[in-house]
Amino acid sequence: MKRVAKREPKRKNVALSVPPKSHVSRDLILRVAAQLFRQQGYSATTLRQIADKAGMKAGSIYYHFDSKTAILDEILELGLQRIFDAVKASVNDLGKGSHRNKISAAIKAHLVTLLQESDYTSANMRVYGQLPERIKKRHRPLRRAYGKYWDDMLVDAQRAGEIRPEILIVPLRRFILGAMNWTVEWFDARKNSSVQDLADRTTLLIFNGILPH
Amino acid sequence: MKRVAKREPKRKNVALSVPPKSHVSRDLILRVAAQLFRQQGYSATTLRQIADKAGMKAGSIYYHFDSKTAILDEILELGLQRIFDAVKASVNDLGKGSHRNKISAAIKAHLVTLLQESDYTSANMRVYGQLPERIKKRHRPLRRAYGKYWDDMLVDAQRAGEIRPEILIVPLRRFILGAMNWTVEWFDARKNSSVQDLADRTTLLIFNGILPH
Amino acid sequence: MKRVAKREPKRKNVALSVPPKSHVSRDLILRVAAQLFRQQGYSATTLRQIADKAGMKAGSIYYHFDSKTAILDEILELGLQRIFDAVKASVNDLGKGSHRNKISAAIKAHLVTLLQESDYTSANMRVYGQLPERIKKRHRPLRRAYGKYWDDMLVDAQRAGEIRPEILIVPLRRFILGAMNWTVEWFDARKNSSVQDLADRTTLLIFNGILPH
Amino acid sequence: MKRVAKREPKRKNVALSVPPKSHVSRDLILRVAAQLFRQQGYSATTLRQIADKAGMKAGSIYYHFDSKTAILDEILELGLQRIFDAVKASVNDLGKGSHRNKISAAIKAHLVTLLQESDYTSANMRVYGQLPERIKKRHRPLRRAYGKYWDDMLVDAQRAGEIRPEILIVPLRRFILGAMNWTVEWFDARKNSSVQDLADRTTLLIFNGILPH
DNA sequence: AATGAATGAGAGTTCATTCAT
DNA sequence: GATGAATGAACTCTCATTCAT
Repeated sequence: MKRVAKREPKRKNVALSVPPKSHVSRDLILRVAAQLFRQQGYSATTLRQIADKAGMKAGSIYYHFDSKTAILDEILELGLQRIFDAVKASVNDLGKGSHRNKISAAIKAHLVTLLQESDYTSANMRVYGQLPERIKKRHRPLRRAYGKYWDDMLVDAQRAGEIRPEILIVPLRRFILGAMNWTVEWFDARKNSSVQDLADRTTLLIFNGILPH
Repeated sequence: MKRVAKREPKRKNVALSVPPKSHVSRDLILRVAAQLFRQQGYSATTLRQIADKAGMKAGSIYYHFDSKTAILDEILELGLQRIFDAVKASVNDLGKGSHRNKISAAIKAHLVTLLQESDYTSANMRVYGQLPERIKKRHRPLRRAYGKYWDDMLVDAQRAGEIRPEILIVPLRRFILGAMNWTVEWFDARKNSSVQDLADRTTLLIFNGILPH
Repeated sequence: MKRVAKREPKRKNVALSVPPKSHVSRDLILRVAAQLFRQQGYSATTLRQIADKAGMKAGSIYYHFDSKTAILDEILELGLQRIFDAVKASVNDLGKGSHRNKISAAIKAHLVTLLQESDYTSANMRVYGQLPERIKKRHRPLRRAYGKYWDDMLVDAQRAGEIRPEILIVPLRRFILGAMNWTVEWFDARKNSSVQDLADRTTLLIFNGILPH
Repeated sequence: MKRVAKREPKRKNVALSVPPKSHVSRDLILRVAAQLFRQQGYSATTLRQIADKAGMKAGSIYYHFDSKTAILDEILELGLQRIFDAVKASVNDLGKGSHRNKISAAIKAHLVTLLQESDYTSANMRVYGQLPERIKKRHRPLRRAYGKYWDDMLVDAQRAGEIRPEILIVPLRRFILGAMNWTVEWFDARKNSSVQDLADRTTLLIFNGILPH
């Protein structure tokens, strides 16, 4: 409360660019917390579990964060920002691709980030829906923005005739994101085939459906 | 532990078929618990919240159930059984329909049960993945059976040429169920258009994808 | 509180002398409660355990007793009264025996009642010391009376020269009763040799000690 | 469960030998718990009572112990170990005494430790018999060892002709220990005369009995 | 930067007790 | 006489949080 978590501790070793110890611990806490949140949910995860995994004592966490919620907030933010950035980046990298290619790139970026890049992202997707309104509220703007990004992309594609005209955009976006996000429930990086492969199959299903033409 | 929850107490009022009081309370507890589990998750839900919603005191719940976990177990079982039954029933009702019609019926039954019929079902889908292994284990057989039911249906359709041959069945089943289950995250019966409408749109997307032919 | 436990329910079947049902249940409750109190102590024993053993439901006990404490009170009273009666009876039966014979008879009666006749008695001995003052108080008069009975008997014996004069009576009484009461801690009627045998050995030790003469 | 109670935390103040804070609290908890267990029994004693007496809150106890049972276990162990050590020590101190002197020393050490030295010991003696089998089991080996120690000592004395030959050792040991242990039920250090005095009288009774020679 | 020790609120659970039937 | 269903208080235990060191 009174103590403000320092995000930018005074650096001593600028020259050598050694990251300050505090920064390292902070990141570690976030990482293990994200992992636990994803596996067990937010409220089933205790600060002691987080501390254990991070090799410290529960009390020490409070040097880096003001509360359990503060950790959650940062994870939610980071997770969504990361997936958003990845999607935008991979779409932009295409340059002037077809709408179809853009959507395809977005799908792949979303899935890869979700399943392979970042526990933050998967924690976000899995935990968000069960959070109390109070917490959700803070993250809604970014969520909306991400939704809008997809909507815009899909609208453009539909206008260009690359999506059938009778399809409504918002339900479509929910369908696509839902099909992807649900993979968190079962995908296991150690057991399943590659994320790339999964992304390819998913893209195909979304584009062409299951029926033969 | 020792006390066995009685599901079929000796009825005195057979003629009038008045459900015994205990059965009513038991059902009420299950129903409100399912609702809360769905909204907040299992471990964020307290027995006192359940009791409040059911109009009784926390201790009274223990007359009907042995533990919080026992409530969860019954909800998980009921939820999956219900969706399974509904899907089977609506597929069987078709009689000798095309594979396409069967899949379509299954999708609708799954979605309707999930979103409209039963909190048990939506609680199940939403909560299951974050549960400790120990609890999951008990419900895995039924989950597997339900997956197999879909797989069989999809395999038959593919053999009959109604699903493109290059599509792998297991990932396909996960795609379909995932797209449906995720609706629990955002669908609000009060705000959104009808479940039927959602089911129709979903079926179309699964069958035909988004691309124009 | 308001309802008074009926100890003398209106008898319908005086002629046939069939004990009224209520009396039977009441006795049963007392008996199983005494057994449990002896084994586990008073506060570790629950009314549900008592009810289970008596083949009824916890609530039903309240038809016969006002509270758990009321059961305890009656057991304590019965237990001590029984041992007291038995001891007095067996001493009186001797008629004009020697002091030595009286003491010997008292020892045997105490031990036999304690270990073989009555769970009430053993429950009493085992439980009394750990009870709150409030409960103990009610039973102190009878306890004192029993103690005095022994003291009188021992004083008489000492006056008659059958107990060495340098021995103080009160510590002696405590020594004798303690040595006997402690047997409750280990004596198991199913495994050990007869109570009679134990009584004989105990008497010998008390009279002659361990040293050879 | 996972947390192991540290009995030997790294000391900083070796020189001054200031006991670490945690050790002090731990000991305090054990001490007041033993006192309460002895007075009221194990299951009538609540953690809040223990905490109150120790000047802390109930939850804080869990920093030092894993459960109420863990406290009990340690008390039982400590209590028996202490009496065992005291008896062995005082017998060994005699050097080459007569058997009679050894037994006399053992009796005194047992009684003094029981009534004057240690609440752990008296709690042990008073509480053990009413404990559930599960808990008793853990402490049976030490109990057996203590019993054997007495048996050996008594057998030696009998072989040397210092105990009458017709006396059976095991019942004798039970008689002696029982007569001593029962003192816990009534002895009050504030009201009664000295423990030493009690020990002397008890020894005399055990050795010579009550009859004049 | 981190820990040891504690706290207070609240968790799931138990239990003596009540009372309408 | 006995039960089914419930209550309220208290229980053991957990957990986010605090703070002196």
